[in-house]
Amino acid sequence: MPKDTFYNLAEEKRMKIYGAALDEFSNHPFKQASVNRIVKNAGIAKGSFYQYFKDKKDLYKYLIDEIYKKKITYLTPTMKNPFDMNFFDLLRDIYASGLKFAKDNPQLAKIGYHMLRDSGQEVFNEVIDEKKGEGIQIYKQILELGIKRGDIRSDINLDMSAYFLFQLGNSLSNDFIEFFDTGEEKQVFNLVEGMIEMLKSGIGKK
Amino acid sequence: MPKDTFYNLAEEKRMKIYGAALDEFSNHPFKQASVNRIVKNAGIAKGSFYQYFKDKKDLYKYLIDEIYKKKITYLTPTMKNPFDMNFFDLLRDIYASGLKFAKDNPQLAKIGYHMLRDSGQEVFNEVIDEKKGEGIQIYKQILELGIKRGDIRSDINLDMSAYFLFQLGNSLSNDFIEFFDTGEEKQVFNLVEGMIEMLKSGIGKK
Amino acid sequence: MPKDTFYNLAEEKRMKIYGAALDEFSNHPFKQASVNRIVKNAGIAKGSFYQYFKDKKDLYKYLIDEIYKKKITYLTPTMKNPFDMNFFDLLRDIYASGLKFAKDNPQLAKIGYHMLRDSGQEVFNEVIDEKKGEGIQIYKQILELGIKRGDIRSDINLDMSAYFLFQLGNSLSNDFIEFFDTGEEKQVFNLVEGMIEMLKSGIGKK
Amino acid sequence: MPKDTFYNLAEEKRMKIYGAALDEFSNHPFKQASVNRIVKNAGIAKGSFYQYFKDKKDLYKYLIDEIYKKKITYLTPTMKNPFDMNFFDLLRDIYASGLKFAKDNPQLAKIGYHMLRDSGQEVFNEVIDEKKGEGIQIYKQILELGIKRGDIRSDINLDMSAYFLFQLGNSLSNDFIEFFDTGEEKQVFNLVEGMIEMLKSGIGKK
DNA sequence: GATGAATGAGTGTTCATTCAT
DNA sequence: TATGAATGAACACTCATTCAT
Repeated sequence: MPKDTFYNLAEEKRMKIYGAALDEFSNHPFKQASVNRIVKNAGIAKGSFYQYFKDKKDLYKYLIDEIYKKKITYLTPTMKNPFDMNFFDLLRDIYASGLKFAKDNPQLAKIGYHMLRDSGQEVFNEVIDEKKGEGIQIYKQILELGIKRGDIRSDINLDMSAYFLFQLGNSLSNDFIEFFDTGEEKQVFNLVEGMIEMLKSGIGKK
Repeated sequence: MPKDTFYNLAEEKRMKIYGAALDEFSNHPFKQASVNRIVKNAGIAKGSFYQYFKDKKDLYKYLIDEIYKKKITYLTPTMKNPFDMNFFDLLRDIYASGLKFAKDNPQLAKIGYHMLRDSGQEVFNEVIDEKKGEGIQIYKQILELGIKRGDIRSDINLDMSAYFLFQLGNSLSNDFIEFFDTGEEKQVFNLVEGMIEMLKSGIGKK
Repeated sequence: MPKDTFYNLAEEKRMKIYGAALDEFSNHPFKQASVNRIVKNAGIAKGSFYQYFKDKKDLYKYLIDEIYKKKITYLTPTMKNPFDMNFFDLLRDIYASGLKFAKDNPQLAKIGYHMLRDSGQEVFNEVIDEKKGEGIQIYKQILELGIKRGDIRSDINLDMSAYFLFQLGNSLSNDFIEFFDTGEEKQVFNLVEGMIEMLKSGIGKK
Repeated sequence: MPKDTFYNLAEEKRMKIYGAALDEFSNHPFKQASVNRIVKNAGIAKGSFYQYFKDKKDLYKYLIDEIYKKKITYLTPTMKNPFDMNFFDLLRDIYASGLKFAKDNPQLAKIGYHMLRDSGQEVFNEVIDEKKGEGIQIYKQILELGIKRGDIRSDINLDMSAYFLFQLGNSLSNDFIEFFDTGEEKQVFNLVEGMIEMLKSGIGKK
């Protein structure tokens, strides 16, 4: 929730700030991220920063939201008609989307990575836990859908399964991203494939 | 590697410092952990801290080592005769051990959690990456063992699989720890059970 | 190389800081000089200091540069046409200029004094040794000029002679400064006179 | 003036402490010299240090005294019958002795070097200025002797000349020591020779 | 006589935020 | 609206010295 002053900024300037912020928060967890560095790299005055954003957290929330929105665009195609698809196909698509997102937007992905790790730390749950909760919620919904469709067993622990799928997805996007650089990208997608197969036999209805 | 002065301290005082350190590092990643807070909570003078430890990192390494040693004690029973056991049984035991460790030593587990997330960050790889590497290595070894025993398919990507099992184990210990508090402990162990089953059908030899 | 923020300061404030810095560095070698004392004496906040200067060394370099620049102004009149003058007259002028500089700017001179002594000490050669080297170089050049002009013998060890003249000049400015306070100023200039005469018979061409 | 406890120490231990102290004070001016490092390198307990010496300054005074005593041994042969020698021969011997001392005892010489530079600094005049004064006094005495003998003009400023000779001698020992390492040792002695000749024509009686 | 644990003021530096212009 | 100077608390770490054992 930046102030209007931020949105009224010239496109170019706004993007410069945005870029500097991405740079900073993708390389540092929230607490370590430095407003000083951001304003320096953005080429704006210190005071200006606080005219655009209430404080560091305000900017951070904004970025998280942007990540969220962008990530959604990767998901929507497959999520459009979730009821048409087999649960496991849907899940595969979601994971693949996450991987693709991380590959296309490594900085945003890194921020997400830091975000999840910052979660649970004293100061800072508000923003994070909300997003984290939403993420888990999505998995819960498609799990319920899957049960209704008869794709998966109905005796699973919904909360824990949702949490598990959420963590698994994040781990895929965040932890395996380094395998992309080593050219083993295809293998990561194979891993997803394997995972889905495993899940199918694990929670899938026989 | 604290200095002798630390080990020579009266049991009570040493434990007070140890406790304050656990408190700090279990609630903050390394960079954010504050020596100031530690000494305040431990009730010792600032200068004293530096008579016990070379620096912040020294204390940290010490804690990591303690974690490592303690965690090993949870593992050793099952690792004693790794060749006698089916790979999946072994893996189940390892994961269960990790969970038990996390349950018994939530603070240590949390430090381990932060540690893994600090990995890859600029300043601080030395200690961490070594431990992380060792962890992954262990999984690689038991995977190789499993292949030799004929428990698992021989066409898997060893590195990535080891990495995956490592991450999975950590995720179980760290991320699912919160389910312990809500009394759903048994379900977490069930989750492990389910995971093993899934893996069996995923990478197990038919 | 202070930051712009420093130069933008109100004259009065800037001079207060400048004065406090002079005070500190003229009474302490670099390592012992205390930023704390400077800010206290300048009446500014600790944080402000670091808005004006990158760090302690930055301020120091600035002072050294100021000294250098100011000292040059004392020298230039005589150095304008160095080829027109007899070597010994030139040298006398240089030494006299140095003395006059030290008399007019005792604090700056003291800083220079400390600087030369800090030279060769572990941490800090960059700035100092550069200036020191330049100083020696100048003497070397005028020595060469003197030889060309036929004022001095050509069989002298250039490097050592330059070094000697450099040290001699510094000693005059720094060590004899205390005689100024006791009103024996004229005698110091006499000393220079005597020195020149001695040198003439020492390295002058018969 | 170390305490008796120091002198009662076993030769070997005492020398170990002495050596560590030399090491420290030859590499750092007084303020920067670290008692911590000394006790560590000497292999003694922190508390022991303060049982041997009242404080850091106490040890320092002791070292200065030792330097002084040792330096005297280099001088005495030539100073035995000062009245038998021409002033300039005496001076040459004194300077040569100083150089030899510096060459044989580079650490001690370095401490002397630091000492002279520390002189004039707030905290610390007591010890230093005393020794410095004594040094100058010696030159004054031989100057007076030289006048009586008729070797030098009687109209010179005694104080300033003594000071000058003192500084010159120190400069030779301290500043030109680096030329020793580069094998230009002989040239330094030549420099002394040249200096004496110059002085002769400067203050010598025609 | 020897020890080494304890101390607290000191070091330089970074920080997010405020506010007058 | 934009600026950037001002701030003081926080940071990790070092120090010479004391003192109980």
